[in-house]
Order: sequence, then structure tokens, then C-alpha cells
Amino acid sequence: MPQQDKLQEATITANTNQHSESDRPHDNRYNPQRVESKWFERWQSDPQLYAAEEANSSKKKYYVLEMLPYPSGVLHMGHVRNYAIGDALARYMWMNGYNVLHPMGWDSFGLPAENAAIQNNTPPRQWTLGNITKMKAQMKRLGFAYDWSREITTCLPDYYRWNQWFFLKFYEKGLAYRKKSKVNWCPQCATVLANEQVVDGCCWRHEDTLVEQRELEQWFLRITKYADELLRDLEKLSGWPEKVRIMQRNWIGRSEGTLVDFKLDYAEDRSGFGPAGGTISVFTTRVDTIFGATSVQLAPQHPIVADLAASNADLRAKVDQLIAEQRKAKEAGDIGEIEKHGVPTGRYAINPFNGEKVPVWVANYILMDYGTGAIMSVPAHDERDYEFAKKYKLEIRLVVLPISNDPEETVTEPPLPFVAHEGMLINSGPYSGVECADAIKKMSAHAEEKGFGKASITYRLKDWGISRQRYWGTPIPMLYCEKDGIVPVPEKDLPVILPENVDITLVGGSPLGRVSEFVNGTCPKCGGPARRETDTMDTFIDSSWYFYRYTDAHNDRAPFDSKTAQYWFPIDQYIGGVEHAILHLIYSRFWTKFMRDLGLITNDEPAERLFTQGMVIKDGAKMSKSLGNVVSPDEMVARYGADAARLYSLFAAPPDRDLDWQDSGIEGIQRFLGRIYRFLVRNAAPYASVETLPASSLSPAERQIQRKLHQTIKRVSDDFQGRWHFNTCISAIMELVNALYAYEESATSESQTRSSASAALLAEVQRNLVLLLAPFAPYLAHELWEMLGEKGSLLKAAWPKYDAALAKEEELEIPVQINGKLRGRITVLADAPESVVIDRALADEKLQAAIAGKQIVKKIFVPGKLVNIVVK
RNA sequence: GCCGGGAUGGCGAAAUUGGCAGACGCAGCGGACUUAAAAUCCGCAGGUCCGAAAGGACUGUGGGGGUUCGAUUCCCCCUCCCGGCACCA
Repeated sequence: MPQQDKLQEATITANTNQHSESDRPHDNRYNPQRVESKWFERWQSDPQLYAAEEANSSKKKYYVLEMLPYPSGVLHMGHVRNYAIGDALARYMWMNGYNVLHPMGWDSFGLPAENAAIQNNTPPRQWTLGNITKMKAQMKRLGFAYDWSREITTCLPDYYRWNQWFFLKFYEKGLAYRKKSKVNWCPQCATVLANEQVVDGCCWRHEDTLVEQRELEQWFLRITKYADELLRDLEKLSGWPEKVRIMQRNWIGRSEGTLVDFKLDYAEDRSGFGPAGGTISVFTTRVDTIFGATSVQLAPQHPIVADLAASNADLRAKVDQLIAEQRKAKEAGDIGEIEKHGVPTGRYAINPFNGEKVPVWVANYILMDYGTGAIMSVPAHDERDYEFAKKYKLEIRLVVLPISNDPEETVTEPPLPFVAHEGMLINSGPYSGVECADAIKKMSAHAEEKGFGKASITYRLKDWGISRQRYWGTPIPMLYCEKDGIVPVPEKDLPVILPENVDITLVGGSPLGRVSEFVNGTCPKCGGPARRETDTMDTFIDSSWYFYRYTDAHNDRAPFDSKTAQYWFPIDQYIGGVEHAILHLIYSRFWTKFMRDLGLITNDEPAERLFTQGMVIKDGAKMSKSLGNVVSPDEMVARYGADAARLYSLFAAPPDRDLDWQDSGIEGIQRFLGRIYRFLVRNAAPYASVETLPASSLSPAERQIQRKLHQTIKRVSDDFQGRWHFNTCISAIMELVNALYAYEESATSESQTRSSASAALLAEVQRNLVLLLAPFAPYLAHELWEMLGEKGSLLKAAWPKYDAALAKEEELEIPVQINGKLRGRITVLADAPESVVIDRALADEKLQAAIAGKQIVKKIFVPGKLVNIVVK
């Protein structure tokens, strides 16, 4: 990747310790800066350290991926947490003998680079690449084990050319198309604004300039073609959080219903149809209630409304008012709370089921971008229609009655609106007496037979508009020729390079449109002049397939090699913020399905398992500059070390929950690391035997340490396999260290010389302690590994195994309850049978006193847990 | 409004299958070391009450009810907080 070489290699100013005496190898004070800078240097000198093996490796593969960051210039604590989780997992998998792929890259196109360019007069490319250099250095300093040889940078041509290649494939397959669509337009800037740049309906840069809605031709990707599969395959994603699957399901929003055509009635005025024609197609999930339809409601932007208003200035003004109300509500984010308004058009439409004429209205609560932008209004059986009909005194006609469980009972009129689906039709011509569900089927079939409608499925999901009138993005590889129309750039001419030195500070239209050498192209068909597409692609394109590129990052003939991707995919574990639950993760799934249909891959889904970590908050709020509660990772690393920063972000809360950052908490973690360090400085000894010491050769105190060790290995291993509560893993390791301190104190007070067994045990415990620590605090673990005299790589040292027999307690203190209340404790052998334990409990003096004079009703024994004596 | 998630000491949290609530850590208090402090090491610690103490009683996981020998955990109702979606026809 030649472009990568232009990036300055990370230069690091790891704080080297000023006190030179601390260069003594076994200074008994833990100095994170000394330890970390030493290992940092070593790790930098080995670029192959974290490299994944080739796809033909005989080892089992494991692909662990954290969402790639936008290179804003600084890492924040949310990143640290995300990457600490992934890094711990990657290291754990390495130690378990897997061929691990753990890559990192940069989602480096996007608006902030343009804003920075305008503010600081720095070209977007320079600004972005500079930020990448800074953040890469931060990541390296934090000790994350990435295979940097696979690094991808989406804003560089060797990556984005494949965006263009994919776009051509979408176009080829008819899945990329152009259509007119509304955009936010600031007349002052003469450019398009993203939704988040519209503040209170005005431009973010021109506070008193109202943003207009303009219709522009835009490129769309036909994600709706996959809507059904995207929905269906959610079932397969058992390794994804239920929350994310539900969010995606709602986002796709599949809705079964019926399309019904209402013809405009022109009996009185045959002056005719406008361009939109004379048919209003409505979508309804309740076609069974159509005999109760007493009006048709159109969205204010409906084309038929435009026709009707064309010759009616009064109507036009009222409709414009409705549009304004709707837009205002949408911007305020409460379209659901909008006060319903409507205006009658004065025209009528004909209900094809009964030939009835119903008035046609325009209403501000009808959305043009859902369904057909038109509904039939059934006030008796819909909340919204009811509210509207009450307000405008429209007819309310009951056509469904509840079904009584008791056939004898006379059915009374239900309170309105009656929206339940369980009911029976009345006043519905031939369908009276039919139950709702049945009626929907019959009436849909009837509509289709008669040619005025059909059963239909509507999705909330819309096609993906990918055009951005922006500079810093992937150029869309299309040409417009006077003669040949829209012509794709031939594959061999890719990439269409984003020009440099474009003045984006000027307002007025798309920046690329002002670069004549870019705009003026040649039609590949006729050789004549052609205008290049000047829009760029949405940056979500970049992140929709980047994880495939990691498997074969330097391929210059294809986005990646299919066989290689097949080896690595699906991603075994994907980790990122829940804020990407919908857009990024739905686009990624869509892209995967499209690539599968192209024959590039064989997997249906990109990621087997998904983990969404919680946010990092401070003082009860998300960290933000405006609140002044931002904690800087650099500062934490400088003060406490990378290990402490990482360990704390894992310790303070389970990874899936929000983490409340407390500066005092990280100090405690640093103390803990110091405790381990000092213990090993005092006790480090080479581990000679591979065999675990037999329990019989140990004293009770030693046996207790051995037991604690095996319990700790079990707890940490189980969590990696299961629920990922690293906070409890770390507390388990703390408990082990505390036990070692207690043991050390008791041992030194008892005798000055240690038995050979206890020396061997201590060596075994320390070695395993370092192994357990390795995924969480790699710097210190490596230092201690060396201190123990170990020669091999800690990264690939075998993860410790526990012995269930050694982990088992021999004696247990069991609580004894009387009527469920704790009344005493007895100590019994772990495997003591029920009779023995109950007898012991009953024999206990204190318990006898509590039972005295009462009758024992029941004795409950839960092995290893408790005894409960129920008395009267 | 709908869909998720959550509420446990002064604070972050733990309790993995209905079985000793508060592990581990922070802050706090006491002690050791020190001329002193920092650092370190050891100990105490949910609340209320009784007791000189050892110890004991009661109470306690947002609120109310239920199931159970036993509920932080299961069921019903309610309150508040966080996130997502929202006139979706």
C-alpha cells in the first residue's frame, strides 16, 4: 500500500523516567512509564508482532474486529474502552492457539475534514492524514495489538477505487439508480446541507437564512430489494444483541396490507387530469374496514394535490401551510405530536368496493414518504382518523363489531374508535358477517380480481440515497454525455481520482463542479465531451465492506481475494458502539448480501457475533467538550500508564453497560498493578516444573492458595467464553493477589525458610497470574513474564487450564436458616450427604435454642448451598 | 405513545440456575512503618437498636402486592432515569 508509506510512522514521546536510578531492573516501586516505554520500544521494532498468519494456516481462525474510528485527531475514552475489549479478546484467542486477525483502519472521508479545512485553511487530505498519524501513535502507545500491515484508509484511492468498482456493479445489476429527491439547500451557501447542519430550520452557518427543500437528482442504492432477506436473516443472528435485532426489525418496518385505487370523480368537472392522473392509490392494513371509509386523505406533497392546487391559489396557500407545519414538526422531532390540520380539496373519489363518493382532503399528518402518501380514512376504527373526523365533523361509520365470547349476549356498540382486529363486519355489503382477518384476505383477492388493488407489503426502509454534494468523499464514477446520456466510467479507468487543491472555502454549489479539469471528461461510448458526476458518495459506503478489505488489504486487481475472504469470514466477533445498531450495521448486511449475489463471497451475514459496549460517561452525562467533562486518554496514560487506563475501563462496569468514569477509580487500579509488581519483585522465581503440584504435598495454607489459583483461572476463562464480564474477571484476579499477600505474611511470620513445595507452588501461581493478566494489562504482564525468567513470547504462551478437583472447596461453611431466616452456620465437608449436614445443623446449640419448643415441619437441604428448617 | 435497558451502601459495582445481599474497588475510619509526610502494609466498615466487649435483635436491593420453606432474581401493578423509534396508515 504505497500511500500508506507516505504516512509518517508514529513517533512517540513515551514519558521516559527522569530518575535514572529507576533503570534498575527490579526497582521495587512500580513505575508504569519505565515499564511501558521499555516494552513499547521493543514492540515497535517488530512490525510482524501481531500479524495474522496466511489464510492457509492450519490453525483455527478467529477474526476479532472493532469498529474503525473516524480520524478526528484525538482518541477518546469510548475508543479506549472499545479497543480494550477487543484487544483482551484477541490476546486471549492468541493464547488459545488461534490464528487471530485483529486489524485497524480509518473511516477517513467525511464532513469534519471539510469544516476543518474551512476553519484552519488546511486541505482535507493533509488534515486527515495528520490526524491518522496522531491517533495511530495513541493506539500504539496504548498497546493495542493490531496487524498494522493490513491498515486501511478509506480516503485513499487504493481503497475508494473499490467503492467505485462496487458502485459500477450495483449499476450493472440495476441496483443503483437516479431519482429526484428532496435535499436541504442553503441559498446563502448555494449548497446542500446534511440534516444535522439544519438548526431550527436555518443554516448552521447563516442563522437567519431559512433552509429550502430542493429537488435534486440523486443516486440511490436499492436496499429495499433485500428488505425481506434483511428482516428474515435477523433470526439467524443469534450472536447479536436482541436489542439491535429489534431496532433493525423496526427500522425495516415490514407491514402487510392492501393497495386500493380510488378514482377521482370528475362527474361535475371533466376539466381533467393533471400530470399525476386520476387515480389515488392508498395503502391500508385494514382493508376490511373500507366500507367505513368516509374520506381520502392525501399527504400535502402528493402529486395529485399539486395538480388540484395548480389552478386553485387558495388551496395552494393552504397546502403550503400544511407542508410548513409538517416540516416544522419533523425538525422539532415530534411529528407524532403535530396538531392535525387538513383542508378539503372540494373533489371526491370513488370507493371501488361500494361505488360511494367520499371527499378528498389534504392533511398534515399524512407522510409522503411512507406507503403511497395517501390513506383512506376510517374514523370508527382508527385513532388518528377518529381525531381528525371529530375535528372536521366528518362522518363516522361503524363497520366492525367486537365478537362476544358469549353468543347469547347481545353485542352492544363498542366505544369509538374501535381498533381491535378481532371483530365481525357489519354494514359492509357482501362482507357483512365475515370476521376481520378473513375479510382482509377475501377483499384483497376481490380487489386484485377486479383490477383496482392487491395485497401488498410496505416497508419503512427506503432506498439508500448516497449522493452528497460534498468534496471529501468518493467520486461517483459516472459521466453525462449529451449524446449517450448517463454512462458509467469503464472499470479500467478506475479510480476516478478525487482532485487535490480544490478550494472548498468558496460557497456556491458542489466543490468538484468548480474544478473544470475534473468535470470535463470524455464519453467512453462516443468519445465526445461528457460531464463528470460531481457528487460524492455517502461515507457509510466506506464502512459497509471495509472488513473484507482487511483480509487482503493490498490487492490491486480486486477488492479482495474471494478464497482469502472465505477463510476469514464471517467475522467471529464484532465490537462497537450501539449507536451504529441501525445504519452502519444494516448497510453492512446489505452489502454482504449483494457481494454474495455477485459471487464474491459465500457468507450471508458479515458477523457471527456482535457486541455493543456501553458509553463512557462522567458525572452522569456523556463526555463532551461543552460539558467540560472530557477525560483525555493521553493524560491518563501519562499519569497512570496505558495498562491502568485499559484495565480501569474494563473494571469499572460490565462492558455492555455505561461506564461512569471516576478519576479516583483509576488510581486504585494503578495500586493493584503495583501490588502485583511488588509481589513478583519479592518472590519471582523461575517456574521449573510443568506439572501441577499434587495437593497432598501442600500445607493447608498452600493448598488454599492453589485452590484460589484454580478458581481464578476458571472464573476468568469462563467469562471469556460466556458473558464477558471482565469487571468480575479483574476482581477475581485482585482476590488472588490479596490471597497471595495474606499467604506471604503468614508464611514469613511462621518460618524464614520455605519448603521446596511452597517455592514451587509460588512459582506456579505467579506464572499463571501473569498469564491471566496478559489480555488486560499487556505491558506489565510482559515485564513480569521476563522477570520470571520466561523466554518464549507471552502473546503466544498457552492460556492456563484449571483443574476442577483442585478448584473445589474441601470444607464449606453452610448457612442454616429457620423459616428462611439466617440463624447460624455450620462447617461441613463439601460432599457431606444430606443426612449428615441436617444432623449437624440440628445438633448445633444455637440452632437448637431457636427450634426449642417448636415442631419441625420440613427440612430443606440444597447441596453446597444451605439448610432451611421449617418449624411451626 | 410504542420498543429496549436500568434503579442494590457515601460512590463504581458483585451475587452466572430461586438459596448467606453488598465480592472487588473507590472514598472514609483505625493501626503499623516514618522525626514527619507521601508511598506501603494490616485491620474496620449497609442502616437502626441492645451490649463495656464478645456478640445479639430488627431492618434493608426504587414503591406496592403475589407465588415460594426461601425472592436483588419469577409474576402483576406503579414511580423515576437512560437509549431508540414515533400520526408508519
